[in-house]
Parts: sequence; C-alpha cells; structure tokens
Amino acid sequence: MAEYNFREIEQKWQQIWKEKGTFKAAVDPKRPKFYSLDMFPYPSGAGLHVGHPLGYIASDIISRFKLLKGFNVLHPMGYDSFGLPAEQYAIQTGQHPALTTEQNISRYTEQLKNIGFAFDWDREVRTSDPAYYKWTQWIFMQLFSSYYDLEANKALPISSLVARFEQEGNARVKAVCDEDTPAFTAAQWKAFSTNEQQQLLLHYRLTFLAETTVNWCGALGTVLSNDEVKDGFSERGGHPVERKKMMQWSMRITAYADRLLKGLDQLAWSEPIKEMQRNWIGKSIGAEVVFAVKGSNQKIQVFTTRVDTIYGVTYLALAPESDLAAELITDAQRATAEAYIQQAKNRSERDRMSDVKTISGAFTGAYAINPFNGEEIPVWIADYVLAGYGTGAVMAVPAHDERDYNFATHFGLEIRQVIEGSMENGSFPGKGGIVINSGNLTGLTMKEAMTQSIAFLEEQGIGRGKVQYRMRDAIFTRQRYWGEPLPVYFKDGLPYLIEEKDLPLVLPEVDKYLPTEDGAPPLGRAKDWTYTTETGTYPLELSTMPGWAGSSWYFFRYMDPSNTHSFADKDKTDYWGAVDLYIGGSEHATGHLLYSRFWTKFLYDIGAVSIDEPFQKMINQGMIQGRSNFVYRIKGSNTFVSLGLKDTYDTSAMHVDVNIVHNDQLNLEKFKAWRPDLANAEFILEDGKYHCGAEVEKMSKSKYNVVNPDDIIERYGADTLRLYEMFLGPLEQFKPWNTNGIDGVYKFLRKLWNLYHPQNGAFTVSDLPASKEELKALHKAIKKMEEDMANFSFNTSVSSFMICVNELTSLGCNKREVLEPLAILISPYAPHIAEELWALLGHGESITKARFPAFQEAHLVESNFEYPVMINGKLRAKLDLPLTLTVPEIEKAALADAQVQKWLEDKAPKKVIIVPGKIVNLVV
RNA sequence: GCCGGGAUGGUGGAAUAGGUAGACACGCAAGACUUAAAAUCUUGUGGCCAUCUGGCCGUGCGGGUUCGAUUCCCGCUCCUGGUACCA
Repeated sequence: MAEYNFREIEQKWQQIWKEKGTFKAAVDPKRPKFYSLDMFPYPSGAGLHVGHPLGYIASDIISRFKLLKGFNVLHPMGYDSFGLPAEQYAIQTGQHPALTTEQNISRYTEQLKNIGFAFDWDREVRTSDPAYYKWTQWIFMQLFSSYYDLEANKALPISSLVARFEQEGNARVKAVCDEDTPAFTAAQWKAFSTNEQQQLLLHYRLTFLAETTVNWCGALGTVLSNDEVKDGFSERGGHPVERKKMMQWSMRITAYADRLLKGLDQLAWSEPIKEMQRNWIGKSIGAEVVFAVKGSNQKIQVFTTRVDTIYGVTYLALAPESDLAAELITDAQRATAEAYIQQAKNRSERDRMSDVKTISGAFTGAYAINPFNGEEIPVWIADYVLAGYGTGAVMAVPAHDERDYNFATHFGLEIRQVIEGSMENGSFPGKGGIVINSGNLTGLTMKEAMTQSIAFLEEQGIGRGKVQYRMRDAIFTRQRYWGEPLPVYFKDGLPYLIEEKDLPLVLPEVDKYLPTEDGAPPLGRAKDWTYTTETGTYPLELSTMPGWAGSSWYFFRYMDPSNTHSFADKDKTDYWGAVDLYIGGSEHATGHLLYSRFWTKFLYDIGAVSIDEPFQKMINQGMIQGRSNFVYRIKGSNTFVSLGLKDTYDTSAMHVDVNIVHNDQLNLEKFKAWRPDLANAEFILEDGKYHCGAEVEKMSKSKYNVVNPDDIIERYGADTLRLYEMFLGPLEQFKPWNTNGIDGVYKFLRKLWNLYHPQNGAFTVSDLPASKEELKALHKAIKKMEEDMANFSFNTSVSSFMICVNELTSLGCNKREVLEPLAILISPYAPHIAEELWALLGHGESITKARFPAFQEAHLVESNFEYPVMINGKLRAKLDLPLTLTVPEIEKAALADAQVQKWLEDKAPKKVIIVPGKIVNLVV
C-alpha cells in the first residue's frame, strides 16, 4: 500500500475493531474508570447530518485519550426512540412507528459506524425496546409507591406513611403534598373507606393523578408543551390549541427543588447552564399573608418576598384568570371589570410581550383589610399578575416595587414609603434599609421586620413563612401512542399499579394511531387493554409517558444493558458511578438535565444507586448551522449570473444544493444534473468561474444546505471528517458548516502518511536516534495536546499536529523514536490512519492499548531567546541573546545594538523595562 | 427589559496571571513540474505609503490605567443564546 488509501484503511480497521471487540468495556476494579457520555439522538427520518457528530467526535477523542492514559472507559451509544415524528408518520402512512424507528436506527447506526467511534455497541439501548421500558415503568412504580418526607429530607415508602397515618393521622407528618390535603386523625384514617384512603394517598405520592390545566390540541388529539405551542396554535400543523383542565399524571419534582438547586454547586458545568437551572427552579423566600375581604367571607391569600413592607400596601392585585376576582366584583364595577377580564383573556402572549409598557387594570369595587393595621385597601384586577405563580394575587407596595409603582401612578393610587430613602427616582427596593411609618415595625431592619411580621402572622393564624418555587410539578402523560404505557389500571376510578411480575406492560397494537371518536387517546382503540386481578378485570391507563421518561435514566442502563432482574446491578452502577464527561447541546438545559437529576436523586433515596448527581462534568457543544449557497437568475430568463456581476442585472436569488458547490464555486455540470429542468441554463461567469453567494441559516432540507457526513467520508474519509469538525473552531461556539478548509486537513493526513513512506511511497522507518530538533517538534505537540485535552480545546490541537508534521517533514524525519509516539498522539483524532501506521510499525495490538507518550520538558529547553526590543512601545529591533543573561547584561547588550542606538539618538533611555525571557522595552 | 456569550485579515480561527497581534488552515497571486488540467512543490499574502533601508495605521466604537492593552477599568454600538411582568 503506497498511497494513503483512506477507504481501504478505514474499512479494514472498523472491521477489526468490531471483530476483536476493541471497545468492549467491562468492570475492572484495578483500573480507574472514565464514563464518557453523549446525549443520545432521536433517530429521525432525515438521517444524521454533519452537525450531529460534532459532540460525538469530541467525546470520542476524549475517550480514546483516556484509554491511552490507562483508564477503563465506558463510552456507549443508543437511541431515544420514542417520539412524535414517528407517530405522525404512522398517522399519515399507517406504518407502525416501531418499523419506521427500526429503519431509522439502522441508518443512524450505519452512519455512526462509518465515523469510527470507539463505542461499545454491545451496550446500545433503545428507549422503545420493551426490555428497556420495562425498567422505565418500574421506576414509575417506585415513584408511585413513595412520598417525600421533609424530616428525613428524602423519598420514603408510602407504606411507612400509611403506618404513621394509622398511628397518629397526618397532623404531625411533615411531607410534600398537595396544598388542599385535608387534616385527619388516626381514628378518621381507619374509618375511611379504601377508596377514600387511596384518594388521600394520591396527595402524597411522588407520581400522582391530578387535575391540571394543559394545552389541549383537539386536532392532534394530544396535550402539548408550552414549547410546542406558538401563538395559540400547534407548532406542528398549526392547529388551534386551547387551555383545558384534564386529569393528568404528574411528577412531584418540586419536592426535590431545593436539592436540585443545592446540587448545582458541586457540578463542573458551565455557569450559564447552571444559572438557567437556578432561574428555572426559581426559589423565593417570603411569606404567605391572608387578607380578609370587607363585608365578605372571602379571603385573599398573597405570596410576598417583602412582608417587611406590609404597611406600604396600598392595593391588592389579582390575576384576571382568578376565580376570586370574578366573585369579588361589585355591581357598580361589574361592567368595566368584566370587560377588562374578557379583554385580558383575549390578549395573546405575543401582544403582552410586545406591549410591556401599557399598564392596564380594573377596580373590583371590593376592599381588603390589612391584618397589620386594619386599613381598608382596594382590590384591583391587573394582567401583570400571573395566575400560575404563587397564589395569583399580590399585595402591591408601589413605593418599593417598580411594577406596582407604575400601576399606582397610572391609576392614581396611593404611594406610601415605608423604607428610608429618597423617592426622587420613583420606587426603590430599599433592601437593607430601615423600616419607617410601619407601626411597631418602625426602626427595624428589613431582616428583623421580616422575622417579626412572620411571627405575627403565624401567631394570628393568618399567614406563615413560605418558600415559593417557580418550577411546577412535571406533567407526565401524553395522549399519544408511541410512548411507554403506564403500568396502571383503574378500579372504582382510582389508579392502582399492576404487579411487578407483569412488567413490561407492552404497547398494544391499534388499528389507527389517532384518538378515538370520543376523544380518548389512541390506546383506547386497543383490544383487551385491561388488567385482570383476583377481584376482576379492569381498564388500563390509556395515556403514555412523555418523551423525557426514557431519557431520564438511560445513563444507568448503559452500565448493565441486558439485565433482566433489575435496571442495572448495583455493583456495576457503583463501579461506573457518575458520568465523568457529558457532551450535548445546551437546549436541554432545563428539560432533560433537570429530569435526569431528579430521577437520579430519587433512585439514590430508595437505595437503588449510590450517586445523587448523574453528570459531574458537562460540555455544551455549539450547534452547527447551515451555510446556504445561492445562484442568481436573471428574471424571466434561464441565465444565471456569477455573484460579482449580479447587481448589473435584475436577478432573483435561488438556493442551490451546497453539495454541488465547492469553495463557493458552482460545478456547472452537476448543477445541470441536479436540476434537469435547467439543463439548458446559460451562465455569465467571472474569470471563467461561477461564484455563488452564501448565507448562514438553519440546516434544513428546504434550503438545500444539509450536508451528510457520508458524502464527506466518501470523498475524504472519516479521519478527515473527524479532524475537520474539530478544526472548525472551539467546540462550544455556534458556527456555520462550510467545507472551505477541508482540503487542508486532508492534505495534512497525506503529509502524515508520507512521513512514514518517504521513498517512492514505501514504508520506511529508521531506528537511528532522533535529533534534538525532531524530539523538540514531537514534544511541543505532546505538551500542547495534554493542555488542550484538559481545556477541551480541540481545534488548537489539530493545529499543533499540523505544525509538528510540517516541521518533521522539513527535517526529513523518519525515526521510529519520533514516529511511534506521533502515531499515538494523533490516534484519538484520526484513529484509522493511526492504527494502520501502528501496525506498519510492527505492533500486533491495537494502538488504543498503547500508552500516551510522556512529555519531557528537557526537549523544549532553549539556550537562546530572540528578544523583541521595543522603544516607546514600538517594536524596533530583535536581539538573539542567551537565556542565562542577567537583567543588566541584557540591558547592556540592548543599548549596544546599532538599531537601538539609531532610535535612541545618543540619549540615555528614561526608563528600561526588562522581563527576562520575554521583552525589552526602552522609554525615551 | 433582565441574564449569559461574542465582535481580531478576503474566510474559519490563534494568542489573554498585560509582554513580538494574525499561529494553523482556507482562499488568492506568482513560479516550478505537465502537451494541458488535476495533484504536488516553492514563494508571497492585514491595510496604506515607499525605489530600498523602512515608515504610518491596525483586534466593533469613545475614553482611562500602564513603560507596554486584543487582554484590565468606565461609557456605548451591533450580533447571538436564554428568559418573559415571578410579587
């Protein structure tokens, strides 16, 4: 083999890796472990595009680097294979989603294998596989059978809660439960019917059935997330969406809010991502205050973080959606207030967003009583109050809250200052100031006033200190077919778990993947979708789990993928522990990453695993955007003008397939083949070439800018693709895909190959000792690679390889002493060529079993340094001096230099700055 | 609005405990080889001025600190990601 034949080499080594099981991982307590994980893909019908492998290549490089460093590496891949696209496709074609999914997975797998990843394919998981989702269902059952105990600060079995109820009722139980949970004694509990008891337990279970308001899309027959709704219409298909109350399964993730918040401090994630999670959880510490309504039995409950300003309350504001608001309206105000409510409801989110400055509201006519001073304060309706947060009601303190201030100013309401400070610039929060005009709170600091008022509220039974989270409990059901069935049946309208021995509860066959005629989910079409116990046969739950169920624990399954008696052996999860490096997109910041952390903490609580944070270190790769190319057609003709000339004609731009454009030059023959209808097109060229325009857009089929990695591999090979994707720029940066620089990377690999094949392409290496320069070139690269691996700076490593190979080429180096470590160095990036060279060097074992070359500082030590000599901050001369010189000696040498003297004009410098080994600067 | 990230040649990007700006690569130009093209190799390539030695300008804009600023500070502009009145 004389030439660098990437096709032959890459196929050969991918085959050998597969046959020898090179990347099979196994528990080995003697070696340190390294768990390197990619966010697994949803296998879409479009196949993999060049953006997908970016993160996978980075994690593959780290994995292979860790192998060379002697780690036992777990580096798996799998598929998040439940999802809406397959179901939509099924609705359109009648093809079973399992079939489509299977086909898509085969395509993805083939594409991934072509890139030569060091995945242990034996560990592949698929969330839609019954052997996998058996355990997703199992985890659901554990959640159903648990409650969150606030004293133990962890999840405990619901059976121990029942035991406590039997002994003492629920008065002293400190547990996370629904707000409306009634109090009962032990005697009452025992007197309840089974149904009543079950009903009560639902208030405590970590997964529970409750009425929630959801985005219901009748046309799709399903509930959509906020993300999936745009301007009141579904993102897919544009069908109308309405807010509707429905019985839904929820996960009590709020029970873990505080631990999810605190856990972030320990994680090596980027600050922006942690910050996003903190904001999402949104912890506020404050108090709940109950206001009585004058002349009514109604109470208004508000949540406030500033109870210290309670004497400054001059009105209450209710959300327009609140039922209470409607009830409080007096006859005198009815017309205006109800009109306002109606108007607020009609305002779309979009309107509210673009119209933040408009202040609107309506007076209800009702008055509330301030419990601290008995004052009567007006109750208003305002759309700046959100129904979904806190209690949907606020106590307004215009003097110390900007929104309240604007509202009060607009409607001429009183503004009463209760914190010391100047009101010249409108309201001010006054945190840390002294409380004034506030009865017996006057003179206290904010903190003291808070403590004292909360004590007063609790004493009077009209409020309490409260921690409020922005985060809601997570809705856990979808009215869809292609998801995990819930292992739940209904008896007397109450949910019960099926028995564990009956898992997995396999998704039934249906005739159509649409909702039933009476609006039930697709599973309503399944025959015999029932569960039989000793007491009878009962209907099973018709909803399925949401997309995030299966992805919330897959990282554990990789550790023990074919286990049939548990989701993973404890021995194995203990050995592999947390993920050491997780690479994926930042779009999962608040969804997947939060749910996974929640489930891991839960599994930790029940003793199923020994870690309570799944992902120790995370890197978020930037999305690869598409780069579209354009041709310019003269309007009404079949003539196309090159970019530089387009303005001299009346043209319209047209997307052209980026795959027939190279370096922004159009291949005319391919263009005609691409668009047979334009086969007779004429071209007006520049310098004999057709230059295309370019623009950065999202990668999409309709913009003809999708680049398939297979095409790149076909043309340049997988090693080039891998190197090039890394060379493109910093991993975390968003960047458009373009192939403009790929030739340089390909050229580099051929140069590398030629180092080992110096004469007439024959493999030759010399066993002579390497020269000083050769070793220096090598060790510079070793040093750089070590540093770059620590910083995840992949692009600069590729540069340093290029520099090294360029230097070795000009030195004519073909010494084994240099070329062996060089092959190892490059092997994480370009594994195929490295394996081939390693084999040619006479090694029988895979290069992945080699050890990373040790960096030796001695090879980089210089005796001389070329000092830049700056005069008044400008570079004027260079001086090659031994590094052993002292500062005075350097100064003497610098002043003696002819160039320097010319600039000094015989004057002595005012100041001399010398940094040995760096710079000489003279000030004149 | 708020919270992140960013702005460096024709292009992708290097270099920040403050110390020679533009590594590496693409593109472009010239040359060699070739009947020719491709490939390969050599040289040049931030801008302006200059016959040359060389000079001036230059890291989004305006200031500041410093012997010295792409890097630090203050004030802006624009791009980009997230988020949406959270009481």
